[in-house]
Amino acid sequence: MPGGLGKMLAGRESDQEQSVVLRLNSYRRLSDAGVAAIRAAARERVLKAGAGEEIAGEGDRADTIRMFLSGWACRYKALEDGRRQIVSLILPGDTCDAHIYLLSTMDHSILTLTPIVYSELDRAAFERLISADITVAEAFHCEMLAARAVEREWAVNLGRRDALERVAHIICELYERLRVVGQVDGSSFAFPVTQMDLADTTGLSTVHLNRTLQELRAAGLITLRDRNLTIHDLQALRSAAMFNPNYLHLDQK
Amino acid sequence: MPGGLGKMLAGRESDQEQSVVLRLNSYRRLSDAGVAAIRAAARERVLKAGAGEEIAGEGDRADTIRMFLSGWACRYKALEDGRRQIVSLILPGDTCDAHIYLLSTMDHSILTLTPIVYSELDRAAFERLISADITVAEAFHCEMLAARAVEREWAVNLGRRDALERVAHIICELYERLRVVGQVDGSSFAFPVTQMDLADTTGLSTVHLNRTLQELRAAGLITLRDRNLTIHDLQALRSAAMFNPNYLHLDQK
DNA sequence: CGGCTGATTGATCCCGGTCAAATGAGGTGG
DNA sequence: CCACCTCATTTGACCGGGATCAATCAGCCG
Repeated sequence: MPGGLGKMLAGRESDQEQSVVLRLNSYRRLSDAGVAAIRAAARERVLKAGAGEEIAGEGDRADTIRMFLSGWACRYKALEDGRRQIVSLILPGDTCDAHIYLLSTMDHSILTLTPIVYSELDRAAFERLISADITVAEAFHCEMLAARAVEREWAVNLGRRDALERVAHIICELYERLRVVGQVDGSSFAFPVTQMDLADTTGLSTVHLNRTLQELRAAGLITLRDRNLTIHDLQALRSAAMFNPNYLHLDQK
Repeated sequence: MPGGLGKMLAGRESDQEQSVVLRLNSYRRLSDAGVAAIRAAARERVLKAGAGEEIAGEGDRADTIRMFLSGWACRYKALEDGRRQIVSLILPGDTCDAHIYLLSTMDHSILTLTPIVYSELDRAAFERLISADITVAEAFHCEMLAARAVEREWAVNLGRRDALERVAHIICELYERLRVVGQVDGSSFAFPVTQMDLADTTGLSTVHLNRTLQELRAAGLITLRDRNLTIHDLQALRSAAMFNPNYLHLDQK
């Protein structure tokens, strides 16, 4: 952590911007000025949304950058006949679509999975933010590269892993990503997605997803109850998934 | 095209940098100075590689930006047990991994599928290039955003489309992407990938991929012979794939 | 209490994987 | 020019993971 980060966090436990700072700082050691700039930018235009709200739709004009402060969301694409694929999960601290204003329209939709708090930046605000401090600009670039790497890993998941591996792999990934932003308590974390959502991220039917979860439970690897997930044997879960965390590019520094 | 682009292309038919300029210019109208800067940068360090060469491996230091001038390559990830997923196809004119030097290591490998010519830029050269001209910087950003969108579409392909749709979809995509860089002749284009490669991009077995291709041939949609693919009925192929080209973000301007 | 959403279970089916072999097309050395 | 090898494509037979269809169950809320 940069010299001032600890101090800036002290006494601000409920501080909404914290996850964004933690996340970006995990990619690039942020300067004190950079941290302050991010905090200031994140406080400009804070919005809330309930669960199940589509905050951006395929075809919409793409001109808004969003920093997600709390809650979960996802990107998905729907086919005409109702099939749906979730192509990424958006967690607290994630920033969506830096530089997106260079494209004309959204090619997918963003849907909240829980009630969320996020802050919106328009092009001018975002460009001001990244031009103020080089560590901030680099951190946003890193985040974009890492997000892309995650989406590629999902392609591997969907194309070449069987149901058990897919589900185990996603769980390992979420564990790591949530840990960075302080959302993991021991080996448990809030897991607020429905089985239908999880089926659409793993490319499975809800029925088979349910059976796969039961398999993981029966093997003693996880407990999932009341929207809370506990990993009982991380090593075993990782090896069941053939999980290698390199692609997350955490703790670059 | 910008005022000078036509002129600059004139009389340089065999010009290797042309595809890169065409590609970037399709995202962002490049200034004459920008075109010149790209051409100059692309001539600095030109390399060749044969078919089937791994020009970058998972775990390697990530510090080189590559502009692909001719030939096809792919990114892939291999699992320990030999399963392999191709996560993107790299076509002439594509630039790989702008800003990649911000990450420490490659999380996947790059493999040539045909003999290729490409040019390498180190961090300094790339930063010089994008800081010289705003249209160039924006074009590279656009390309990165579009490449990411393509990777997301592949996740949809792998997760929610059946074999016939997957193969038809990839073919539609390649047709559009190659058209932009002038590699399509009528409704035919060079298609230099083996069925094994195509199986690894569509998440199918070679056997089933072969049968799927035959199905497309039997339906009169395509001919694939001698590494050359012809689309006989683009409308029908598109509707079989439920193909919507929006995600390619071509011709933004 | 009724209605709704999400989780679970059971039975059946089929798409696509696997295994194995045959066919074809270069390429190369004798 | 032919024998032989390798790599890619094709075909056939069989099998199984996961989809589909259909109920049932469990919270939760008004």
